[in-house]
Amino acid sequence: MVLHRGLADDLRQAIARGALPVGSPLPTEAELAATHGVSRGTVRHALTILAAEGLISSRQGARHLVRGTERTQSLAELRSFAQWARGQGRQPSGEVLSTVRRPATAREAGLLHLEPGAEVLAVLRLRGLDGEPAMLERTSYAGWIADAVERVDPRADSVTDRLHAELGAVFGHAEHLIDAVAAGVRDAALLGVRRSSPLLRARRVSTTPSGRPVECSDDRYRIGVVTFDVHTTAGGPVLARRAP
Amino acid sequence: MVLHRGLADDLRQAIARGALPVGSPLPTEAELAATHGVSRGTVRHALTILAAEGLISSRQGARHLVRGTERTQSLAELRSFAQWARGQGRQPSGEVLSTVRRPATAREAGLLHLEPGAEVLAVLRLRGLDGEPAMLERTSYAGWIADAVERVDPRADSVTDRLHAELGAVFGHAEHLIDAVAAGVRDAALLGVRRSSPLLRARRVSTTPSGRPVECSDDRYRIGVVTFDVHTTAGGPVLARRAP
DNA sequence: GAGTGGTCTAGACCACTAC
DNA sequence: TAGTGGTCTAGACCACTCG
Repeated sequence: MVLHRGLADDLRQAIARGALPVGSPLPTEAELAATHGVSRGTVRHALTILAAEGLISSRQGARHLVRGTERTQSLAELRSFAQWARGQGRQPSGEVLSTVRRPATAREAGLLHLEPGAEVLAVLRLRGLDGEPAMLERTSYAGWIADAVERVDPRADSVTDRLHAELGAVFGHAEHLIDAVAAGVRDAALLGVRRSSPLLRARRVSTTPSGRPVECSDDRYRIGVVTFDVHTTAGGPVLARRAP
Repeated sequence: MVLHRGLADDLRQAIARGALPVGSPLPTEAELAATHGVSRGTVRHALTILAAEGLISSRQGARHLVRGTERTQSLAELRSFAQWARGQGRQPSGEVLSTVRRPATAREAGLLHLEPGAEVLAVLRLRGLDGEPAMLERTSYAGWIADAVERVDPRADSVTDRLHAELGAVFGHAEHLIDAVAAGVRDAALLGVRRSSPLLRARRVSTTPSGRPVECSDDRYRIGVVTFDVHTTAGGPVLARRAP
């Protein structure tokens, strides 16, 4: 077991159960090192992880402080609508409306680093929450993974879970572009909203740990269904405004 | 000068000018340590920063790889509309529509950790980009910083810059909630869009490095003006879906 | 001025990749 | 099997906070 991970887990649990309330100081790094029988470097590694999760903050000379109790979600949870919904105690549903192999568009070829005209597997899914339409997901998988995607039951709650189980850790990195759009005719009909009403859009490109693009997606949420939550600390910039 | 920061800057520049193209491997950690005359620990610290910025990725056993050329923005740039616009080569403008001291609403008191009824300074600003209305910003400053805010010229491009200059590093942490909303009557008139057309909304709470809330804000962007960009790596979860 | 976090070093061993 | 990154240690010094 990795020591710094174990220590981070311990502290996260202590924060979650209120033993370390929000606003209170953590033990000093030296104390944590002594009580857990590890070196100060390992303690600092664990604290860095908690800081990146938005749970603690630090200033030179003063103790680390507990800043929050809720851990931001993992990459896997973020990519999987079904995992997220279940974590919220809600009932996810999914319906595949179409599946087609076709040549990549110019945009897809660029995002997925494909030759122009290479084949992609395009899947359109309507996802629901507690029986209500919630999100429309247009995903294009790179050709090299298309067979694996088609092998898994497309009606499965979470294709991501299945791919993970079949192929191991497929994803290592993702980029999301978040903005708002007006619902088109088709969007409106499928999601049960009026035409040109607001939708929250998240466009995503996922890659393997070695940087090879796997899939790109255009997800459109009904308003009120989700909010994206971003923690930013002075140490770790993670969110950027962009010109479209 | 901090060594790991200097090394990170060097590598960032090498990536930006193409000396280390996207997809290519970096020198080994041992090589970087030798050529820059620092220890391997310092090299790893620098590489951790670049990874958090989405510029490089790594796998055990293989070399670090260059993944992108564009650094995500710093916390300061993210909070300041004017800084962001200038960085894009565009002309920011700003107009304060109203400034009022009033008791905090229940929501504000909760977000800013204030006593019910404590005073806040509420500012409504219309921000423009190249002369066009772009964003409507409703900011509430906690009472303890209200005087400083009122002292700076409210017509200044960037109140954030001025506060930073006057008070030092005011901000240490921020949380953003991003979703979409329909424009209300007032929003629509000020931004020059039709009523109930889509707007991208970012709600923010900023705190000092020690965790004291400074301000909360509700920013509404015309669509097409900005896109939020989030990098997620397996190591560092930073974005979360949330139920509203 | 004592305490505490931020930075840096030097060296070690292990797990994984690539050839 | 050699190379490389991931983890951990022990110790040092500095910058900053706080009473």
